[in-house]
Amino acid sequence: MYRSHTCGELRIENVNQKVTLSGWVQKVRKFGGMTFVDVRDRYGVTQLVFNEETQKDLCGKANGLGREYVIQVVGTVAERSNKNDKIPTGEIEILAEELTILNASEVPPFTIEDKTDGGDELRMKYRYLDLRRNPVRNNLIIRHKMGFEVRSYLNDQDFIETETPVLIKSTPEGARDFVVPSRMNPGQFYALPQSPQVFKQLLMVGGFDRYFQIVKCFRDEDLRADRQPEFTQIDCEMAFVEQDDVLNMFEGMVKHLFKTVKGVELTNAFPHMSYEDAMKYYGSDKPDTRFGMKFTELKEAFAGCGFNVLEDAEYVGGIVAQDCASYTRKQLDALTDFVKKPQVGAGGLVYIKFNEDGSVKSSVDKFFSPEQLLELGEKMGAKTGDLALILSGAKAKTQNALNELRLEMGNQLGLRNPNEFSPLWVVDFPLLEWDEDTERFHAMHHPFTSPKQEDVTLLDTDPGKVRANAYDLVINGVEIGGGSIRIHEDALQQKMFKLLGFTQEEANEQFGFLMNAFKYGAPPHGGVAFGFDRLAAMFAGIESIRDVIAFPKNNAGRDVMIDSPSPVHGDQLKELHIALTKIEK
RNA sequence: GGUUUGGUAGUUCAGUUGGUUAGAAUGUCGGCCUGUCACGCCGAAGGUCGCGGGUUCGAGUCCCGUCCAGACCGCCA
Repeated sequence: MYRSHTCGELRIENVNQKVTLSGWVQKVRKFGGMTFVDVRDRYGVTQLVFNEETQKDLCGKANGLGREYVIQVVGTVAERSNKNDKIPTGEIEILAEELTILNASEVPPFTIEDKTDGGDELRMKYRYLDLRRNPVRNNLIIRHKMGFEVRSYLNDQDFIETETPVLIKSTPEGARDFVVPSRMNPGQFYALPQSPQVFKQLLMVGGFDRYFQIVKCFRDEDLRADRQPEFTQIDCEMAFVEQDDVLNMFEGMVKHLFKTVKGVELTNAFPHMSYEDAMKYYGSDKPDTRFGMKFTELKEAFAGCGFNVLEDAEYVGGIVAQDCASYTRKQLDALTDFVKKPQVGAGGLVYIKFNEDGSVKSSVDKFFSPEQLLELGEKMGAKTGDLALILSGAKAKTQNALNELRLEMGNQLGLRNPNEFSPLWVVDFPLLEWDEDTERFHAMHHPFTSPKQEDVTLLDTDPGKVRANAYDLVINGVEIGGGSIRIHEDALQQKMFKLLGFTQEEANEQFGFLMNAFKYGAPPHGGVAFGFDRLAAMFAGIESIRDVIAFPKNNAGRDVMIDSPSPVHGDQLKELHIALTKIEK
């Protein structure tokens, strides 16, 4: 028996019990004739005591312990004379009687503490040591609980968890595929799924009615703090449903998760906001609605003003930062630099201060009278003491820049509290998006998304105006999930493929199996997929999804611990009939 | 593909206008210490300043290239 108790469970009630503990040495404190050893496992830390006077050899052995040694100790629980109220086991200690070194350890490259001294690179290389740290382990425990509660909720709602294949077929739409060569089929390749999309639809055709899966998906695109090449979705699909059925079901799931995992009761119904309004008022299809600061469109207000930057722009919009009229020149310059960064992309920033004394000061005083500025402030909803910030330029670019500015002001003013959660459904996405490069439409969500019934006639006349039965769940400005009601009729699906520029042959080659299936009685169906990693990161209160993944990859898609990807042996390539071309540097 | 920040002791970082022997903290090792729990005190070891080239009497510091890492833009149906 390696242990009778864990290192986190002994309390004052256990005094005088003989116990056996196993764990890692957190810290050895030599104190003259006595030595204290903190032994740690997943459950906590317990202090061991060795006394040189009464147990010379044992104490000497304890003095030889180093950080991260794996030890087993037999001893008696005793009440401490000096208690430590900072840890749950702080009232007791173990009077050691036997000490076994189960495994020695080299000195670790960083210390295993809550606030580690290791940088990211080191932490990733020695991830197994990083996993011993409380914050990382707690994040993964949150993730575990979430997965458990997802299964519990969906099981209660009669969903069936079904696995779908990982070796599938490459398709041209969407993200770049990860590709796997087939040894038995020379010259042919599998692709790893970007999502189980078509399989879950086929499960609906197969009569499964309610399906879910917590499943790995793969996309070979450039990475970010919130994007990994392999990531996990909570993937769901339901038959005989309309959009509201799906939204209600999964709003329930999200509320269940918040309640059971975070202890947060989200009592109100999640608001629905159209894509159009999201863009108009927030300049983003994933607005952070924890705070206001909505856009005001000002194009007309500046007509004929004489300042061509505002007058000639396709779009002029502004936000009001409350109580910021006291911003200094330096602060305003910093904001100007912020919006002019290439990543934000605005040309400049117009500000108007509505001072406490009733006066007005702006960067465009040359073009406007104070009365005009006050009128403008009224239009924007600015009060005395507020600061208006205005951007102008091409519509999409300027809305995006104003969105970035709004979020930055939200940060500066402390309006983005990580312990506050503001969920909403963004609905009525456009079905199609015009791609300037290829000069054709592509599906905004995916090619199986159904158009709104009332917009179907527009498919022939003005496809760009067609709205889809598509929706995203957004919480605190993060896209947590998205889905749609699917097309379930062969003819409409064919029409979609045609609009997307597929020939009949291409459509058949790529998706013939789906359209065949639709010929045999496909039920109306729809679903949703949630980014499990992002949701877990949000629950853990962190920005990067890497720390809710046990073994993540870096921003170049490398696993620096196992050093992959890596070259393969020539024999392997030969077997796969693969010849490498020279890599150009 | 692009923008940007960084790379100095095991680790986290400082290093001034280009100028003596590159520092601090922490960790490690040794010594002292019987109630510590961020123990304390004394001492020691520890450096290819990412790599290559250039400018200069002289480069951690300036310039060019390159590699690595982070954030972002493009990209991600």
